[in-house]
Amino acid sequence: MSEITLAKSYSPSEHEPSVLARWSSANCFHASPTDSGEPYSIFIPPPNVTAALHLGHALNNTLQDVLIRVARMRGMNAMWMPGTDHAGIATQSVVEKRLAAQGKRRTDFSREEFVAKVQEWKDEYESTILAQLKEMGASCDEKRTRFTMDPVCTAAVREAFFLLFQDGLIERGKRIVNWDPVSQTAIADDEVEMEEVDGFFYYLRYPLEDGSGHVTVATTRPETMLGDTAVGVNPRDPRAAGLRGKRVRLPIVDRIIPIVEDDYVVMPVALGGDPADGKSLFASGFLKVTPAHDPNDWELGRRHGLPAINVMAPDASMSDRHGWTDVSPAAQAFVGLSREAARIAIVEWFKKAGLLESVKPYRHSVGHGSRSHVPIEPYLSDQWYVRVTDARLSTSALRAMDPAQFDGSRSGLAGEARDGDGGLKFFPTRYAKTFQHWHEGIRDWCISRQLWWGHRIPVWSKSFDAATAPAAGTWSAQGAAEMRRTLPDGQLELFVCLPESLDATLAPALAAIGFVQDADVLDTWFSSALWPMSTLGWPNSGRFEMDGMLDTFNPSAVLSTAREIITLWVSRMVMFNRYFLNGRLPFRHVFIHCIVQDGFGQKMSKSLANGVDPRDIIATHGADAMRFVLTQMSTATQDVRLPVDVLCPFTQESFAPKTITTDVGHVVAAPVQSCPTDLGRGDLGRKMVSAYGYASGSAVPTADMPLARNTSSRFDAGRNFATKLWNASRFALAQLGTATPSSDSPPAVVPVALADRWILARFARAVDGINGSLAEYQFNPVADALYDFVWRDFCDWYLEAIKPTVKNDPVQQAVLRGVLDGILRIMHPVMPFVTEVLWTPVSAIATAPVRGLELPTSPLAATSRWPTPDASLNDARAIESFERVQSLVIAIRNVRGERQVNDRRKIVLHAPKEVLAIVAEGGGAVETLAGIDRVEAIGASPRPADAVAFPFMGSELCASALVDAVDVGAERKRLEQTIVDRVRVIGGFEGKLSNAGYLAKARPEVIEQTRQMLGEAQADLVAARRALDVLSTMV
RNA sequence: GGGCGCUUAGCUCAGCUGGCUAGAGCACUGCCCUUACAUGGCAGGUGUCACAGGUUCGAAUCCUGUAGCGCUCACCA
Repeated sequence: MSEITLAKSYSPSEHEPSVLARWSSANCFHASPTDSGEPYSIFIPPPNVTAALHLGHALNNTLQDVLIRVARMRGMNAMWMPGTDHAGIATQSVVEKRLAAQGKRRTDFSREEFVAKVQEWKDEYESTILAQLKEMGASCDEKRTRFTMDPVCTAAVREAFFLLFQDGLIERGKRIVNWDPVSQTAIADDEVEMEEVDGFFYYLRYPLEDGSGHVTVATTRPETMLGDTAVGVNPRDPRAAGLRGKRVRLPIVDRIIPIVEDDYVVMPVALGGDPADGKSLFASGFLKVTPAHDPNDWELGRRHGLPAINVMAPDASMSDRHGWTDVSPAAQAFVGLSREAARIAIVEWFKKAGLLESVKPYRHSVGHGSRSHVPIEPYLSDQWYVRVTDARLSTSALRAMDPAQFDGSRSGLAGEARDGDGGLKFFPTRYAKTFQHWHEGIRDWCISRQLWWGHRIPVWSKSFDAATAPAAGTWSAQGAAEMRRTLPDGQLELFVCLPESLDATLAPALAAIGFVQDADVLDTWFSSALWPMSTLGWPNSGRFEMDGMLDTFNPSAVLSTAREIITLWVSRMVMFNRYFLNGRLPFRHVFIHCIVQDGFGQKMSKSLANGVDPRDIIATHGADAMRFVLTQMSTATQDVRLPVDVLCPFTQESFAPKTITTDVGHVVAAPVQSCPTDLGRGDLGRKMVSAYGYASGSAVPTADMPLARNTSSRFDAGRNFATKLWNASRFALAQLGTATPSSDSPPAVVPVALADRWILARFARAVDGINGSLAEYQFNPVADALYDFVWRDFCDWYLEAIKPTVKNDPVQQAVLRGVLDGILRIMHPVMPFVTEVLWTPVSAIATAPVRGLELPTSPLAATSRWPTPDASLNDARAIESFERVQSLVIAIRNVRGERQVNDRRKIVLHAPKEVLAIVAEGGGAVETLAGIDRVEAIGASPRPADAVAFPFMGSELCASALVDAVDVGAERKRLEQTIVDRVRVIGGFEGKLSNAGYLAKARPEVIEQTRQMLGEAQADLVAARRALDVLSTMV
């Protein structure tokens, strides 16, 4: 056996690229339907191509990688599908922002030109993202990488849309949508974020037509009054009767509008309104009704047959070109104003006209675009909807839920029992509720987006005079799907939806007779919802050479994602997968991971520049360190705070930055930081620009004042752990360098030494624990179990204990080799790089196998088998015995530590019979670990004058030869402290045991344990008191 | 306003179905550069488990309430 030498410490950057190259050339992450093993698949939540991956992605992908690597090692046919999402609005808006910086707009280009520009952005970030995934060690099936606008995904989108259209689950409707005036598109409910803003309630007087007075309406949005078509009053309002039949002359516009009675209108408290309803405190009892600019007014308008007058353009400026025809000369002055300017101008007008009754400040939440961050305009427009309220979709999603996680009874849910019912489980379970409640209150899903970047809606339309319209079925007979509706002007509007296969033939034919394809694209989530199907070739796997993929890898094992995705994505995948695949689930488990926040509990965001770039952590700490710490941070109940440090560009030291509070109350790094470290090179006090300073533009980096990157010292623990494993392996390899097996296939050894039996038992328990935690998606205990076993058990105890013996003990060498091999395997999913590097030298060592520890060889750690230690290795007696050894060692070290005995000094232990038995049981471990030269039976020889007594498990022990002279005073103090402590503890135990209720009701073994502990504590007390007496005689 | 969480050591967090003297990492103190590792070793101090009630022989753990924080859904009269 040749000597194996490793560098003194592990250098991630030196090894990571070659490890990646080895995995890549072994092609070991590629899975195919014909591979052996039970299928186990995970679909990556495709990251948006808007930006590089952040720490949240790193967390989610690390956890997925842990799962997929373990599955692969268990011999399953493991497939992790990677890819990216085109993220319609988000990507289009970042590109538009970039153009705006050059003074250009989207409309300066043709649709094709603009899409090409977005495509460039996409290409850049897609490759960045895929490279990042690779760098962090994600074992994705790289060859299957998808993008949501790939032809294979597009084919699925086309098919899904066509089928839903054909089945009547897609409809066209004029409704109030959430309109984003910046991106000028409709967005879905869940793309709207509520933000608290300080606004005002304006009380406006509307004169009655007959001149008999006025009514006062209350509004927060006076600018919409131009579109009012009624005033509402509650029929129970005492004033209602007197106003019945009267009409109002709308100021400015001079429109005559009716007063309608509707229960929806909230009455003021003074007139009997419910004070619990916040609105009643501000209500005047009269509601201005603006059907085109308020969803509730729209509904009210429908109930009363009111017209809807849209007074705004798509950019939310006041406009007479989108449905407003009765523009009075007075109103003309407001046309063209922005909604903000119009609000001011209209209030001013009312004031001048004496019609402004009052203004009250009012704090309320207003919907803002999640991308644009401007207030959403409720806007009347024609959009495409998926009728997710249909039982075939929403109820199907509810039926998918595990009955045990369902809140209430599932029995009332419509539909016949189907494959997949009840098969969907959430981890942690409480998130099932989010899923359930979302579907119980679900609303139709607006899927059209007025964007250029995305899947174009495959519908062609044209209006006809009812008399000349083509007969129904004209196009469905040719394989298309059609729909028609009558417009208010009596015209008939025909919609023809084409499957992809008819694009070449029917599309030109439709165009030839004046049909036009819908200009809009689909909501991004429409294609995301199909991700677990589209990436596997649905609906036509043969076309993309993916035979067998869909049936092998769908359903996937688990979807790992963040909370807010439950409604945005999980729901839609469940509904679509079940709808198109006859009830089949897209995944069996949904795992919701925690959110990484900064040290002040704030979300990490670009604007606060409080994020940490995974690439920076990989560069400074290594991918393994990042992965380990992220795994350790993944707790089930709490989001986790990651204090963000600044990496000083001068010293490369990290430090906690000085912070400031922004005017909206965010805590951020001060724009300019100064170097706090003095390395004697004059760096102390040198200035640098923080990430926040750069992002906010409040400080500009220069050569003298460079940009400092964010980092976090939390990742140090991972780096240290990798180094520890590296050095432990290095040591073990040195011990095993001389190992020579007795034959080519030596018989399995059965260890007898306590330390060996103990470490094997601990290993078996560690593996059990890890298996159990993984099954529940509890990652923090996995990391802790690894850390405890490797660092505490293996390094601190086992390696130290076997140092004197291992070189000459082939059985012990076999154990050491076996456990180290096992460690590399169980560590591999979390720390794949360092384990892969160590795998080569460790697997080159030949020793006999250990009975019960089967570890089949493998060229790579990545393809090795997950250990399945035999139950016989879990030796409870070995663990008990070794724990006694540990207690004894700790007691002796404690004495040494207090006296500051040099580690190299060997001492003499004087102990009674029971303790001598423990020492003997340890087989030398006590002597090695506690630095003992000689053990003597207490009383066998006269007690040495320098002996120091200390209690241990009810016995009195002595240590001698500790120091050259005893400090009696210090000794007395120590013993007195021990006595005080023991008395306190004894009091606690006696209290319990003198409690009749405790004796009567507590479990017998608990009582017995208490008695035992009391006995030991009492004996310790006696021993300490006796030692104190002995000490007194010495003075 | 509805729902879901959280509050344990200076910091970041574990503590499952109530029962060892409440733990880990970091930070801190002392000693040690002992031939795997100073990105290290040994030892050590540190907590009215947010607060108030209740259930129980026994509560960090279960129940109720209060306060603070976070997320989420709804609400833009």
